[in-house]
Amino acid sequence: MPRIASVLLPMPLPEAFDYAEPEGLDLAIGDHVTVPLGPRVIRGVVTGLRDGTGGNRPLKPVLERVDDPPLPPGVLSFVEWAARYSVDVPGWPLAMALRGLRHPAAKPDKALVLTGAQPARMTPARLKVLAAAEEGPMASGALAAAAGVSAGVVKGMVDEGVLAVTWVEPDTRFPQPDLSRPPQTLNPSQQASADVLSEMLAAGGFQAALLDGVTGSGKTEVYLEAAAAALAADPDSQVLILLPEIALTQAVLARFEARFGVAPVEWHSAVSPPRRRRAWEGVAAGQARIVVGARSALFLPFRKLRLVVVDEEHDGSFKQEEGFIYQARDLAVARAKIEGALVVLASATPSLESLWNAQAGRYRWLRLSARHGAAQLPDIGLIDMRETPPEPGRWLSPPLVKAVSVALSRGEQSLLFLNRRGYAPLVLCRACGEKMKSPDTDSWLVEHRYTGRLVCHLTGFSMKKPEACPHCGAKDSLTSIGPGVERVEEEARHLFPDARIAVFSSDTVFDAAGARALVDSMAAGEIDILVATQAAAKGHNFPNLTLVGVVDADLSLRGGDLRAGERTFQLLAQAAGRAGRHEKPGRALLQTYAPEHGVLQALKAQDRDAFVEAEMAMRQEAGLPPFGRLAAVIASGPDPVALEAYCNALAAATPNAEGVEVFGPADAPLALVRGRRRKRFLVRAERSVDLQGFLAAWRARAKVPNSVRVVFDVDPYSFL
DNA sequence: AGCACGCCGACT
DNA sequence: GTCGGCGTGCTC
Repeated sequence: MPRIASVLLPMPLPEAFDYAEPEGLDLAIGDHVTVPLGPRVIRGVVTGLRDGTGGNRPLKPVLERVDDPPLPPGVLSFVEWAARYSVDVPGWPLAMALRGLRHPAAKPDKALVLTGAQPARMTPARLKVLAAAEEGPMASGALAAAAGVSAGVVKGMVDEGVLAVTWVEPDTRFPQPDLSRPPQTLNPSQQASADVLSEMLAAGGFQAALLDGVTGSGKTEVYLEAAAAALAADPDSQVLILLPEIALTQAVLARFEARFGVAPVEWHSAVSPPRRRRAWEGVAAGQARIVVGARSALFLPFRKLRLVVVDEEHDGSFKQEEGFIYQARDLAVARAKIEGALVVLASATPSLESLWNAQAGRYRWLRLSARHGAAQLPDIGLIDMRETPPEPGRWLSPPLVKAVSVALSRGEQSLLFLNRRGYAPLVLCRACGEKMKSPDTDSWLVEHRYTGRLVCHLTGFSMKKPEACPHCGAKDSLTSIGPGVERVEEEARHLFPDARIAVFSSDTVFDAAGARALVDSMAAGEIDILVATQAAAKGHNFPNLTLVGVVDADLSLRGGDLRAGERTFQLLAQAAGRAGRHEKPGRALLQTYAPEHGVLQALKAQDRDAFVEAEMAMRQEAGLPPFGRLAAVIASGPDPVALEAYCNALAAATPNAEGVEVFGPADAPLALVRGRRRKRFLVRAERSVDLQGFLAAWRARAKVPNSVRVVFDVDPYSFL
C-alpha cells in the first residue's frame, strides 16, 4: 500500500502539505525531507504518514530524505501547539525549531592510521611516531606534535605506506557534566526548596513550581541542585535553563561550570552558526545535557527533557514581539507539559500571572527567605501631595524638586516616571464645564502639544484643538487639566534650565532604534533628567540613576497599562539591587494623594505580599490578566487610506462572541515604524473564552490587501 | 516566503 | 517594436 507523507514546511503556509512517499524510502515522522513546491525544492519535516494515494489529484513525491537528526515527537507537538497558541501558521515555529540546521553539518576530518606495514628502515623518530599512532587516527599535524617529530617524518611514513589517510567524524560531543561533584552548601531555606524540587522530579510527569525569593536569596543554587538531581536520576535526561538574553553573561555561565565541571551548552543570538549546528545536533542526540539559553532555546530538539528553568521569569524580554510572537515563559510551561517535565519559574519579583498560578495551587510555591545582608528595596518615600502640594498648575512637589536638584548637584541622574502620554489627559471648558470627549466612546481626549491635537488613546480619534468650546462657544476657555509627560518635561525645563532633559514616550520614540539610542544615551550619562512613560518596561540598567520620582503614583495604581504597577515595583526592586552594590544609595519618591492606600503602604513598607494582593484585586475588578485575557491586533502599511479601509473591514468582520470585547482601531503604540503607519485593535476576553479560536476565526474572515500586514499578538506587553 | 504569471513605461 | 516594473495568487 502506498503511503502519503504530510510534510510541514518552514513557511507561512496554513498547514502541512501531502506528498507521495516513494517506494523504499521508508520515512518516519520527524524525518527531514526535500519536497517540490511549485518550481522549487524545499526542506521540510514529516509530521504524519498514512496509507493512501492522492486520489483524484495525484500527489508530487517526496524527493529525498535529508540526513539530519530527526525531530523528536515532542518538538512537533510543541510546534503545533505554539502555532495555535500564537494564532499563527505552524511554519514559523517550525522554522525556529530548525534554526540550528542552517549551517551545513561538519565534514569528516582527514586523519592518519597505521596500516600495519613495517617501515623499510626504523629510526628513533619513526618509533616515536608509531607509538603515538597507536592512540588512534590523528591529523598529521597532531601526530607529528604528539610524537615530537617534524612533519617530514610523518610524511615520509605516509609515502612508504606505513600510515594511511582515513576520514574520521569530527568529535562534536560535549563533555559530560561531572555529577560526582559535591553539592553546594545550601542554607535551610534553600535546602527545603531544593528538596521539594527533587521530590517533584522523582515523582515524574509534568509539574510546575514558582521559585520565589528576593535578590540574594540564592535561587540559582537551588535550581542548580535541581538540575543536578534531574541529571543524576537518568543518564539520558536533559535540562534547559532559560535566561533573559542580557543575563547570559560569562559570569553566569561560570556558575554552571563551577557546579558541573563543564561549561553548559550555550544557545542565544550571539552563538555562531557552526556552534549552533553543533549544539542542535548535541541536543538532538541527547548528548548535550545542560543547555543555557535565551528564549529561542525552547525550540531545541530535546529528546528527554526533564527540567526547564525560566530564570527572571518576570522579565519582559521573554516576550518576543517580532516575527513569530510568543511569550517564552508561557511556552516553557507548555513544552514541559508536552515532555512531561518539571518547569521551574524563578524570580525575585514574579509576574502576577505566575503568582496567581501559585496561589491557585497550579504551581508549587517555593519561597526563599532572604539571606542576612541581602539587598533591600531602596529607601521608598511617599510624598503626601495634600501636605506638600506643588504650586498651582505644577506637578512636581517641593520635596521631589529638592531631591532632583540634590541629584543634579551631585552629577547623578533622575528618572521622573509618569505613565501618561501627551500634555494633559483632560481638556475642559472653564465657562461651561464641558469635558472634551471622544465621539464614540466616553473617554477623555488627551491633549498633545507636540502636534496641537486632542487624541483619544482608545479609538485613535483625533481632532485639532479647537479655539472655542464646541459646547457653549466661549473663546479661549479650554483649559488643560492634569499632567502628561510633555507637561512634566515643560516643568522640569522651567525648574532646571541647565539640566539635560529627555522624554521617553511613544510620541518621542518611534521605533526600536530610537529607544535603543535614548537608553544608551541615558546609560552613558548624557541625560540628567529622563521623563518617561516607558523606560521601566524592559529593566534597563542605569548605573548613575539614583533617584526615581513617580509623578503620580496613584495613576499607576489605577490602571491604564495593566503592568504599570508591577513594573513600578520591579523598577524599585532593581534600584534596590544597585543600592546594595554601589556606594550611591537608590531612592524612590512617590507622589500621592492617598498615602494611606494599601498598595502605597505596601510599597513603602516593602511588603510585597500586600502589594500583590492589592494589585490582584485591581486586575480582577478590571477583568485584566490573569483574570481575563488580552490580545492585540496590529495592522500596518505604508498607505494610510488602504490601512484605514482594511481596519474598517476587519472591524466589520469581528465575530460575535459572548464574553469578548473589541476596542479600536486606534493608533498603535509605535504609530509609525519604518514608514509604515500602524493601527491597533485591543481584544479583552473572559478567561472561559477560547481566545485563540476567536482570533483565528476573525483572522480568517477579512482578506488582507497586499500593502497591509496584520499581526495578532496574544497577551501583549506593549501598551503605550 | 519565493516565484511565476500578468498587464503598462523607456530603451537596445 | 521589446525589456521590465512589481501587483496578486499559488504552492500538496
